[in-house]
Amino acid sequence: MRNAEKIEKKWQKVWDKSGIYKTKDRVKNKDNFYHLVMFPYPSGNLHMGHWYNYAPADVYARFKRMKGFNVLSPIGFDAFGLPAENAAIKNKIHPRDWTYKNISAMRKQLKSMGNIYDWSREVVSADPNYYKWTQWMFLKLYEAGLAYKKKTLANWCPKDQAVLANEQVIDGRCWRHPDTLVIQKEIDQWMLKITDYADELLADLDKLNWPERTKIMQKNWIGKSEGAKVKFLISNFQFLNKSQLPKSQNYIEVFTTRPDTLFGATYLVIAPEHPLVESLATKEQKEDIRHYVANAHLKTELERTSLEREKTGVFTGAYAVNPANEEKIPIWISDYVLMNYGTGAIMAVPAHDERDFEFAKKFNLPIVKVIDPGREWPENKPYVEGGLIVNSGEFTGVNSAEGRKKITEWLKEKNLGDFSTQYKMRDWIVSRQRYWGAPIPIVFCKHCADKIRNGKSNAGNNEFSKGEFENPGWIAAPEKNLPVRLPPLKNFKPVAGGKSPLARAKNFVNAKCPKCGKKATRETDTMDTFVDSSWYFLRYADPKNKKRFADKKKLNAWLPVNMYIGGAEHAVMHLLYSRFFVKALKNSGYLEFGEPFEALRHQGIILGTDGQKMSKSRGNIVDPDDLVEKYGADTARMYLCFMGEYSQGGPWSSTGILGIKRFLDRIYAKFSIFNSQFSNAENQELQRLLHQTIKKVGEDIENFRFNTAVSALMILFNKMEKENLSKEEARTFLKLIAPFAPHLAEEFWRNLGNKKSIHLESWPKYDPKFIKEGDYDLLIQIGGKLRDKVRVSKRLDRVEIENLVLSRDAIKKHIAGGEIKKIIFVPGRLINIVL
RNA sequence: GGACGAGUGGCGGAAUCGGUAUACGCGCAGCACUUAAAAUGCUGUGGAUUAACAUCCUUGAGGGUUCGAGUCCCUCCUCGUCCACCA
Repeated sequence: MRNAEKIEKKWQKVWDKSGIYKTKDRVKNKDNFYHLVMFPYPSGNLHMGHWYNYAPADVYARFKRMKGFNVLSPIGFDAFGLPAENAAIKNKIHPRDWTYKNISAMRKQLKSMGNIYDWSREVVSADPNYYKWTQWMFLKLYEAGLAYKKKTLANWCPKDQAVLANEQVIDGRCWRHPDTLVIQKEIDQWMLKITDYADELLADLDKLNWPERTKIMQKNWIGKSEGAKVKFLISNFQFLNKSQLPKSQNYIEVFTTRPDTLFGATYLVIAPEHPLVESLATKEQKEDIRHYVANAHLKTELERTSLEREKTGVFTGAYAVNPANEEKIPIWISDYVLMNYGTGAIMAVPAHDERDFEFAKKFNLPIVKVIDPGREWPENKPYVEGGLIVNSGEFTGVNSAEGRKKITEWLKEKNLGDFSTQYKMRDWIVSRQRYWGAPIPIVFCKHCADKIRNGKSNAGNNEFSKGEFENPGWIAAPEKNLPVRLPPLKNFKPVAGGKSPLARAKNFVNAKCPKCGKKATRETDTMDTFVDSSWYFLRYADPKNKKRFADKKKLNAWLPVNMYIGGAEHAVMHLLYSRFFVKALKNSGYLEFGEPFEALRHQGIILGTDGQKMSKSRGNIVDPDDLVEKYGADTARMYLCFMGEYSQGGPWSSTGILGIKRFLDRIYAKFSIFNSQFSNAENQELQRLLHQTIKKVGEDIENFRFNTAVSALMILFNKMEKENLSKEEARTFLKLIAPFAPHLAEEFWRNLGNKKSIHLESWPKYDPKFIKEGDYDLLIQIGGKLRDKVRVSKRLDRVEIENLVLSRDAIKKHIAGGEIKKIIFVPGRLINIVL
């Protein structure tokens, strides 16, 4: 079918011209359906993964449209990002030119798929009309006190003098300099307080129609732990360097999820970055500690988190008092305790925690058992589960769960502790020391900084926003100055000292403070591209709006997204950030809904024919452009649907796609000849199959079972092919196949004399009488084994069936000699005689 | 190490609430068409025993629940994905 391409081109042009896929904003229509696929990064080529995401998704969108919904199915480009900058450095082409060249190539490829996209709503995140609103969003978060600047540890390449993204760190080394170890360096970065929303992000997961796995991944990422904070008084306080201790800070606070094991805490451990490290060091230990802490900083991320690594640590010389039993216990420093979780300090209970156990063994620290497992103690291992509390004074005999509560309450009474909840999730670093991103629209003004620091402006007087007040000197650009445009630049290499290439643009950096008019310097960091993609789904509702990121009415008409389809690799970051954005914007009064994506589905991964991930080095890449040229888009679309479970993916088969090609060729052949020869007679058997298929295909698409939907269409056509069809039967079949093979369906639909597109038709309705009535094969089992079957009407009742079955010779033969104990009858399916 | 998911013909994969295991497609074999091949069409295609009718076996391994288990429960093996010193 070499003319598949011709037919496809022809109809794509007609659809484009007649604008049948332009979506009207029906502000009050309840039948609006917002169907969204994750917008692609314009890398230059549409690959199989894109097709697998977009083609079956389009089947779903087309189906929804035929079911009567006003479907919005937009597309755009996630156009900022590192690859453009790397291409710029390598090929001496401006990132903008590289990006837009790729976009126009990919737009063409996307159009060859024959999707339902409304191109008039296309959004490109690198466009100033778009990133103006990305900047605006950032400022709204800043205003609300959800953005702040803070020193954080980042991957640092000493050779490049530059910050590296996690994916640029390979085996603990810089990707450009494999001989250079990456270290952790403190860098001033803009952060978003996603942790403020931890509880809400966790709780609202229950409301979402998302894959369970994805919800679990988000849950684990948020990582809520309930436990207690406990204060341990420092015992040899008088010997320590008190001048460096904060006032009244004569204790170390730890977080534990196991307060029930408090009596078994035989030492404390603080992180090397803990603020009390200096103060706790006794004279004798000072040198060792300095050495250890310096070393910990030099360690690569890889080394510090490697599991195989033996525990290391150093004694501070200081002691603390276990509040439970007044025992004096040593305070240690070790990098197995993380500064950015909990309080940066732990109470170590080696008898009941694996890490503490390992540490205690290595440094010969005491191990005290306070939980009775109620069975044999594991050999040379800690016992980490719950049990009966022992050796614990008044709490002896209480079980773990109860003990946690009781001991915490007891601590609370003595003012030595309280219940506490901790999260693994950290705030989101959105600063990037890079060129090709949306500039962070903020300036630093020393004058304003002094004013705030000297208390000359108060929090309540409206002169400064909450964010500005909390980050003295960092003044937001006024809305009317947005977008803060990327300056033209020729050199895109990072600036030494870890600054963005933007620092080279003097005209850009030098600015006037919008508050006081004095000299100020502009922030040169750009935003993480995840910021761009955290709100793009809002823009599609009203992509050309100049006054607002989107009109309120239009937002309410379309959002939240009714069905979102894309890769599982975004299960945490993109999907979590988007949820955070929507919640924060809702809180500030800009949105009226609290979740961006009501329903979510993931496509699987298409592997090469060898079952391996497709990659250039393996040479197993299948190029969708070749498929379109060789077989046509309809065949490619349908094969992707047919391959297997949508969420599973699987290996590509170059012979498998031939099956679909043959199938479509047969349809082509059948429909090409019978224009003039319709049957008038109704074929009951065909009618029954046709109606069952309408039901089956509809339900399958609704449940993302595209593979079985295609199989049902094949079964139907295998029968139709041999029959003389009526015109109505032909029409119905074309409608059923229209979402899968939109071009082919359109071609023959018009050949049947229809003036309007098949894609404006509605999904056929099935007649329930064809489902309920008729005959079926009743299975006859004896003792659960299939022995016979008989074709019976669905109208027969149990007694009639039993009589019929028991009178059959084959059954009599099997029953002979036995006694019937029980007869199980499953209507519409089987009868089982138990002897 | 942890969390989650999956193991079904030669291959991709079907199988509703526990109710015909192997739908649909690929591949393979035979036949037809053809000088021939390709394409296309028709027929067959899990295994064992049998001339045949039939009978038995079979969903990673082993056990259990049930009239009946690919599906539910327990133990184990293998693979995949994500997370990873989070106290």
